[in-house]
Amino acid sequence: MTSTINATAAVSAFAPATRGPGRRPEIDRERIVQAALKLLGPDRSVATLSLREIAREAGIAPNSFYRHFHNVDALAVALIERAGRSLRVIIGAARQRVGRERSVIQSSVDVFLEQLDAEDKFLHILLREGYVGSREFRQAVERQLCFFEEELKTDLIRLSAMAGGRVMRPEATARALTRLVFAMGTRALDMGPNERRDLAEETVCMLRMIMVGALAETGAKTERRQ
Amino acid sequence: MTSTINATAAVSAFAPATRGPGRRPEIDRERIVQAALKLLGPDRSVATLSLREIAREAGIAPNSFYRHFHNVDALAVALIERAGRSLRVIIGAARQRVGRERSVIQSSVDVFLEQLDAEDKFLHILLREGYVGSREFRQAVERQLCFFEEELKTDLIRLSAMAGGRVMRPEATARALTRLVFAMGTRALDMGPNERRDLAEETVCMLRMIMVGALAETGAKTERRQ
DNA sequence: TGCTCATATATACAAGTGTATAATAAATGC
DNA sequence: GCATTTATTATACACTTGTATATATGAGCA
Repeated sequence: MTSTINATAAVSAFAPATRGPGRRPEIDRERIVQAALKLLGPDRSVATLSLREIAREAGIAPNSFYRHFHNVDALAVALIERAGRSLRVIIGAARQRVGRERSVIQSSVDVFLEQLDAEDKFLHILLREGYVGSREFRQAVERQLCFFEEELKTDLIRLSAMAGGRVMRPEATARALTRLVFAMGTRALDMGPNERRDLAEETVCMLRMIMVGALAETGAKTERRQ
Repeated sequence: MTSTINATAAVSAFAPATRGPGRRPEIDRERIVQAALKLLGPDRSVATLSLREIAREAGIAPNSFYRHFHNVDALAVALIERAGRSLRVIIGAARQRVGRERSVIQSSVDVFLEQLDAEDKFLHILLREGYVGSREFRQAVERQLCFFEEELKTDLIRLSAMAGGRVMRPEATARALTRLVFAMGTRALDMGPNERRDLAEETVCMLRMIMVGALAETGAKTERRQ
């Protein structure tokens, strides 16, 4: 069980280089990514996928995998980043369609829950894979969530200013909102439509609590570090 | 790869029965549980443990495992339940030592973070294994979190009544507090002491926001809370 | 035509897995 | 003593895994 890999292959794999001599690639990352996505399901997390299994699904030889990813973890990170990116696009679009703060909460939660049933399993990846696998793996998910928080933070500041209020601790508020939605979304994965409706309502209620707390003036005491 | 198992073995395994004839057991579930716990770590989740690996660590023959658990998933569920139980005891004890609502939040978070470094890895199990593995597996974790929420709910009602206030939606509030603490605790696993301190402060801030929101009469204005 | 690349596959191997089957070990009751 | 019953181990099998090594394929260029 050596852990090193054929050096020449690894090097050439990720520098697409200018089209010089040599056989033209017939396999691209996309093909492998799609195969991996196809294998994911309610009971299969990225961390449980094996290289051979992915290669089989992609219809390529096991070793061909190495020419496109260093290992399965690298593929997982790519999946996570891709999932985060496309999800931010979706949520961002939803946020732009509304103007007032309350609707933002409601519609964001709606969009989020819609994505649970989308045939691309991007949201599943961020939710379920959350905190297993290698350190690198987990940090990739964390990074994506931080992106969400960052965008939400600026939105919070902008919206509350428009409403004449002021969010006490924008980054903490954004984080609370984000983490709670993800936590509740993860629960929703195992639920039927009816339960999900209740969960959505409850989630909106939770988020409103946070917003009320964040906008409250009485935070003077809690604002201070101790 | 057959999935059935020697019937006689499986049956006799979980009916301790009255002491009749036959060799006396030298292996007990505890030994296996301990072995599994020893194998867990920041990069090893219960779901990644193999039967043989656990047996090796426990110093027993692979097949002996079957006499005590149907499979690794069953062991995982046992671990989860045990983790939840002992954690509830710890948190419950911490809650009883304090009287007023503010301190409850602070001290609960403190106890929680303390447990991150405890040598028994019970909290790790509930945090990291959260939502991977089989359905049965996930439901076991969910069940434990619900226990937490239930206990917290009654505490919330009692405490807010004592303070003359009233929690708007106790179960949603309890759930928001619980899930947020678990989400933040999961992040803490990958952090050093300094970062954890900041995270603890931020978490307390978040929880206070929720409490303020939960105690507010309407969604609009806030009620003073000490 | 060959040479030299980049790319993809074939083959092979050591290691690990779950578990069926059979054997061994220790206790009981006769 | 012996048969019976339970607990544990030993052996074996078919299968999967990651990956090292070697080979084949196809493109550009001399």
